Amino acid sequence: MARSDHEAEGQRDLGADAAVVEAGRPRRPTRSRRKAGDVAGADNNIDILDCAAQCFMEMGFQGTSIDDVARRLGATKGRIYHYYASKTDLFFDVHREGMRRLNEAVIAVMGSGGNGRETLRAMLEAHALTMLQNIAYLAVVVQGVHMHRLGATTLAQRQVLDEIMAIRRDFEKLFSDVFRRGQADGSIRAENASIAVKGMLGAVNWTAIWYRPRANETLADKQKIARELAALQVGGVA
Amino acid sequence: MARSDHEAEGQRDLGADAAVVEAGRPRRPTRSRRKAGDVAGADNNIDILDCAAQCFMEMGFQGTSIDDVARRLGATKGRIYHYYASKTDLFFDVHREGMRRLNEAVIAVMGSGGNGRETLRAMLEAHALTMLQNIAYLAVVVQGVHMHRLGATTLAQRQVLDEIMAIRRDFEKLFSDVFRRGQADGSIRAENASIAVKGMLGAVNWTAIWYRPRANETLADKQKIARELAALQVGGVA
DNA sequence: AATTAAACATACTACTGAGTATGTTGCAAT
DNA sequence: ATTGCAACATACTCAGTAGTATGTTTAATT
Repeated sequence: MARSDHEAEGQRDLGADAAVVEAGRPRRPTRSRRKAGDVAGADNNIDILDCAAQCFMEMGFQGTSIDDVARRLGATKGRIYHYYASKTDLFFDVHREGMRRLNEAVIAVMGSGGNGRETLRAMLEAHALTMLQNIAYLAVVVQGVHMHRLGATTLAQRQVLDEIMAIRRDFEKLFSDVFRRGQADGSIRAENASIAVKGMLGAVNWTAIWYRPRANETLADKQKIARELAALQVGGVA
Repeated sequence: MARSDHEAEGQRDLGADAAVVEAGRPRRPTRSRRKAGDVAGADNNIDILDCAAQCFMEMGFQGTSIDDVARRLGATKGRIYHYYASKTDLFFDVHREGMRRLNEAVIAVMGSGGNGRETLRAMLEAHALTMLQNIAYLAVVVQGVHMHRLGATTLAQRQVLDEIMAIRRDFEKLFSDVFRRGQADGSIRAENASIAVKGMLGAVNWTAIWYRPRANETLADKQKIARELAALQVGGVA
């Protein structure tokens, strides 16, 4: 799937996702052209995604017009519709990119040993930190969760939607699996895994609502918030 | 504005699917005509609020058209615009009603004695239960939180928005005050009250995203979920 | 040097949806 | 019995917006 540009010098994303439905992709996946002064490796699409994420976060899906995104880009509709077949496809791609970053961050800390409880804590911390560092993308993800209907009229869009929901289910399963591992090794006493996981993820996801980066906020500040949130969810307040 | 706030009794239905639709011809329901001596503004248009809440929950603010709400009502725009000056005002009133029910439920359990931690737990449980019982209204509240811009163009709308945000601030303060009381009486060890409260409220508020009442769900079922959520937020999983 | 296609911009269409203007009906007080 | 008005319904306007059709520029290829 994805923008099949093969020129991904950028260490970022691309291609990693399972190839699924093709919806609203660039028509001809040849190499992107660069103007004379362009910095090599810059993915043009990431600019569109960034601006779209920002707009969607601030004004919601329906509240954002393609012209809004284009204005923020310093461009016009033509540019956006050159890469995305529809507004819905653009939204989906932001959502998918957000989920990709979340998955990446959480999976990265899952193999660090430790019992179920400690692994769960590390996963929550990674989740939280990723939220704080990608607040626009993840705010879009949060929005999209209960927008299962949006305007998914076409078949292709519905397939993309199914794909996204599957990713979300798998993501939640990462946590509930580790939770049960903690129950098995005795490090977790709580019983109802489903409710507990939904609660913990809610506490972390809620940062999409209240958190806005302050000026001069350092990485250490974000890490502190993430660590506290994760610790409280595992250990409680008492 | 031009709205009064005392719509009396709180225990309406639980946001279950509005069976108001009743496909038929322009029906003439019991037209409650105002009798002499009635206070102007004591409107019983709770049906409008219910349908609006349901629509806003399912399709979002921008995604919901006034005609959508009217259709669900089994009426036309005329009826809605007879009571509300604009779509934004309607949204605000749903939001305000949701916050009113939340406040009522939480304050009701605050005087039951007990140390800070136990009071906090009871407040969280009451909060959660109210969410589950009024999921449509509270889903709108959750939506509205980060929609500070919406389309608040008029001065009156901005004032209502300020009022709502003040209510939200006061609501959060209820929790952080009790949290600090718990720190003082030794029943709460966690340090950062701000982060902790935001996390706990997030866990509870997140029910607006995932929770949808199943068929035949009893009050006891909801109470069980609420109790578990509250207990986990206070005591953790370990 | 000419050709080609990607990467946009510009100009337009068609439609949706918020809000309004105006009609209609029934109850209640006169 | 007539009148006044609340409580709607009906029929419009018009601004905003998703999507399209087409023009323009630039860089790589031949």
